[in-house]
Amino acid sequence: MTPYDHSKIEKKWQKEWEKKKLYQAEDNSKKPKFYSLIEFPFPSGDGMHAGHLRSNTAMDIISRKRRAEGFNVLYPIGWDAFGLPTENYAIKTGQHPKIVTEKNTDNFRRQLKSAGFSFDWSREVNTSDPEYYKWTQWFFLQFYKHGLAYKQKMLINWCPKDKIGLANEEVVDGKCERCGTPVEKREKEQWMLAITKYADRLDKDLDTVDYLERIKTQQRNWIGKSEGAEIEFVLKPEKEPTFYQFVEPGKIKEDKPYVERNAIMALVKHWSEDKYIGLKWKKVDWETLITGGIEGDQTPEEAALEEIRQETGYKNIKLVKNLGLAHSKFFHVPKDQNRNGHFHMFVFQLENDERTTLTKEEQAIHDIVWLSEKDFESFRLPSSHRFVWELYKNKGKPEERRVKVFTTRPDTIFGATYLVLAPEHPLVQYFIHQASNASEINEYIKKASKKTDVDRTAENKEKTGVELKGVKAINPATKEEIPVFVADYVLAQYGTGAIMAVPAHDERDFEFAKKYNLEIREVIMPAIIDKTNPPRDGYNMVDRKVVHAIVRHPKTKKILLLKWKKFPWKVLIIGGVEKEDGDDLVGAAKREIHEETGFKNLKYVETLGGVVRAQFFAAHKHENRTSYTNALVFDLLDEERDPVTEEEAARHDFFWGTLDEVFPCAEIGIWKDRYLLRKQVYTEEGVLINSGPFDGLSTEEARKVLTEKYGTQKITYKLRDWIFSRQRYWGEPIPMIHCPKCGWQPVPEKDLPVELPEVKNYLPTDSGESPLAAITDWVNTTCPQCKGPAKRETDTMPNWAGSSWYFLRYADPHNKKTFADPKKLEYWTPVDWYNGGMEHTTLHLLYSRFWHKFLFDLKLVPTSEPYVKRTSHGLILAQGGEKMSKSKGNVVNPDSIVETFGADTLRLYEMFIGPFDQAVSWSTDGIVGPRRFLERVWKMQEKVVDKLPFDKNLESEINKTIKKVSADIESMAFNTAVSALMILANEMEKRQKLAKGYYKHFLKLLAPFAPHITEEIWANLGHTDSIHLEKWDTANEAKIAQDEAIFVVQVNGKVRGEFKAPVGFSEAEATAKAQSLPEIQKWTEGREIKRVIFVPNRLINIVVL
RNA sequence: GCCCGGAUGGCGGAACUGGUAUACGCGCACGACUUAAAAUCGUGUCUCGCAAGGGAUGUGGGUUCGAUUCCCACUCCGGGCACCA
Repeated sequence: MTPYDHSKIEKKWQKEWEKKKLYQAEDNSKKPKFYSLIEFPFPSGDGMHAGHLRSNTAMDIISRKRRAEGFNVLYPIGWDAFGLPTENYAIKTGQHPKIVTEKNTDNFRRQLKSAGFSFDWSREVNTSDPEYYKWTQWFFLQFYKHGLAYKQKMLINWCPKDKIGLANEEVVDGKCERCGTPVEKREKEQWMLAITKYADRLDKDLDTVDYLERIKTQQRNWIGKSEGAEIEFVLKPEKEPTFYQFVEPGKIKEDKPYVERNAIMALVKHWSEDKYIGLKWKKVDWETLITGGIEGDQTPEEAALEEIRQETGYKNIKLVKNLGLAHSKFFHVPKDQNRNGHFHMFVFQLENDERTTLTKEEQAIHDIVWLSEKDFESFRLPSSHRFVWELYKNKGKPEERRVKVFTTRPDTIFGATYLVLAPEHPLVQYFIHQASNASEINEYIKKASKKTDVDRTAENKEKTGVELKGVKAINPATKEEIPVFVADYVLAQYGTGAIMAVPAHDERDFEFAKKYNLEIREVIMPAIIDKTNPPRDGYNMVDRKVVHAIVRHPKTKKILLLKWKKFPWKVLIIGGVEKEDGDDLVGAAKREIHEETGFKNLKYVETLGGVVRAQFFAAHKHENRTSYTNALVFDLLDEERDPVTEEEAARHDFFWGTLDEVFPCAEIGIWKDRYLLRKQVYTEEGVLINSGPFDGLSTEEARKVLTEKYGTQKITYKLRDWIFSRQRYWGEPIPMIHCPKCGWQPVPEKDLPVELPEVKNYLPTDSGESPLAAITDWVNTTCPQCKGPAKRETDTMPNWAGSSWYFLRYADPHNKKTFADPKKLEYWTPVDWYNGGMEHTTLHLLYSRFWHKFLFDLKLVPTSEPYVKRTSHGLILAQGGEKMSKSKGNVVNPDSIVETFGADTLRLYEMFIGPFDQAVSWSTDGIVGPRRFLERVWKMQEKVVDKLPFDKNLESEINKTIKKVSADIESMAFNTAVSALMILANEMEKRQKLAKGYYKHFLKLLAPFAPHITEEIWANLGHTDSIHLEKWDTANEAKIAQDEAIFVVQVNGKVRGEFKAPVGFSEAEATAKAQSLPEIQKWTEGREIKRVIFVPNRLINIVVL
């Protein structure tokens, strides 16, 4: 027998398989297909480490099993080759990222091949290949054409030291990943993809896919769906506003002041977006724009159009509405003209974005303000000067504004005691001019906008804000006027950017209210969980006949709530009632508690909220108390307690809770004939109180009722649109062209791909632009629309772009006409099983699902979900339990393992090391186990003989193992599958000789885990075909069945003996047998048998008295 | 703070649906082979106890004939999110 030479065997078979194209997927096959996928690697310069192979090995085993089961398997591989590490390396070394990538992929490919994975290498893809990213760009154009890609001003992360924009991934704890400098925010225009439009479907469709539950929860959390209501609040200035208005002639009040004319506004509706541009001219006399039909023989409309064209550079302007006449007396009129009549106000629409270039000079004097149409109905424009002017048609009162708030708790509306606007909320700008503390507010807004992420966390989240003095909001439920605050704990991006604050039932509002001394009004009353009485009428109410005493435990500091059933309240909720002469209140209470509970050492601790109104309680008949009653807390000095009789125990009940749980603010809330203890901030469900006609409703009902009454149902999501721009070189160029006349134009599809040009320097520029911006040859191009000079977009796409659809390309990787042949997509997609790291469960998975749904909507892919099943593997950590990283020098290089132990051992060990879904630490010592196992498997060849007599036990073991290994692979319990194989091997080793047939079964089971050694032995056994083409065995249940079983005998639940008996032994037989055993008799002798519990073929438990 | 997951020998871990806790592997100890060592093979290996027995699955309770498994409370560790109304 030759020794097991893994190197020789593995190299030999890898070559052989490649030659025979053993693992190539067939496009035209009658077999059922199986598409198994792993996340394609990013080819880093460090090569792979052992952790990377876990997922690959697992899916390789599954793929091999599926092939054996008769599936046409697609198990592809490729490279997620764009990305920062490569670019950073290029910056450092000056090498072209393409060269670096090539080198790295070669290395990765070699490593993957040496591990013997059954990838179909003919379908390799590379995201940085123009043939590939042509289609990534093409997809982007589809997003753009369907209105899902747009450009927006965004705050981006900016490292002031490196002077570069940072991607979110590069910001760690608010600091630049490379230099540790705190990151600042900078405003920049970024391409966005409107993933939020798919939020609902991304959430809902999770129900239709087979993902691990925790993956689904993570996705759901990220999407952050919350159902609630939008409620309108009226905002009302306290004083008459001091701003100015355009009004219809004849309706002007003479006492209104004049508008200063040095800020003048034209309103132009944007051609594609539902917005108006207000074009503001500084230092230009009003009459150039707010035009009357004055200048010549043109109509007022024509004159206005002409002037706007001249002043703005916009050419295609269409008049939309005539806003009627504005009375001229509100304006200063230039001296040389004496216009005292009326002036027309117009709204114009831009027909398209065509616009002549503005000179720098022009830009300096112009200012552009965007407003939405809804603002326009009755609207004001912010102004850098201290005045505002307003347009409105002919109705609506200028002093009333409405603000929508979003809340998930409309049931608490009666407790809304103030309103908060985010600093960026448009209405803040609107009201700031009327606020008496305008400068304070301005300062606050400025400060809030400068806050970096570090500041926000460093400030320990202490809430800050300023009141909008001079403005009140009206709570639609209570009709009360409540104060309005501007505070940055309200986020502009979420909901409506405004909230109704209910401090009694929201932690954040509570904190804020405490700080600024605002009213805290309780409107929800919790119900004590009453375990003995199940909730009645839908509420967990406390019956007033049940009385509680509150005692604090000396050690645990828990509050013991002692509940007396069938006792009138006065026994415990103490007023100074049952006083004997000379007793004080506390003394009386102590005595009563002692009597009732048996606790002797009671110390009075505190009064709970002073007084409790007695009239809420049924008074003892002979007394007529309508006054106040004290509630008291007592401390136990120690646990000394009189013994409790059974009778006492029966009528007493204990409720444990921590101080915080039960009454941190030491108050007892009472409502109607019920009472309870309440938390300081009670955020849970309960019953409405202080809510007028809605008192007594459960929170759940109230949400429905109050939403209907005061608002509308609304669903919001935490998910934000996908920032799609990166100011980097090594990514797919965004295929857009900006023309000064025509605006943003997509690159025509026939011009794709927009290839990355050669650059000298990969460093991002000082201005935060991508290095591409410096390549003028490339940047300057012609407008696809007007053929005039135009510039290319220099931003590139994020890494997530190419990886959002790579699995589609695998179906047809060499197609030049389209991203993949629809027929092939129809056959191969969706992916049947996708395994990857937990770190990708939010972004990558969500992005690719979104991308796929969009393609589905365009009928480009056959299904709306890309992956049928998604699982995740746990990380492999370094020896000490730390993450493997180059800097720590603890990386396990698979190359050296393959060299010394072999790929088969490595694969086996990766699977055996621990539960697949959990993080495990690598152990260099442990790897010898699988290696020894393989050596024993190898040596078994020596004892193989063609025929042996039937070995019933071994056949049973084999079939058991087939069953176990098959099931374990499906549930990814690879560690126990390997263990089962070891157990079988141990069993086979016990035999002097081994029948070839049995050995073959074993080898076939082992083959997916250790493909090389099994193939070699298979050949040694005389086979000319590959073991990997063999059919997967199925277990023969009949052969697993044993005729004898071991019965465990317990006495009172303790194991006292066992016996062997035929399968199917009856309960009576087993009882008799058990009782005949001396070791059992020892325990049962002289005792009455109360009961016998019998589990067939397993266990018999004799319960004796 | 919130959400998810976890905790079992010296170590990695196993245990179906509540039914003999510690499978499998590592390590360790002893033995065989060897002049010797390595390798290999064999035996043993939770703990207290001479034994009969008892005690152990992070901690404290509960349900049950019986709990690693179910329920309640807590501690620690890992991951995700983080002012999301």
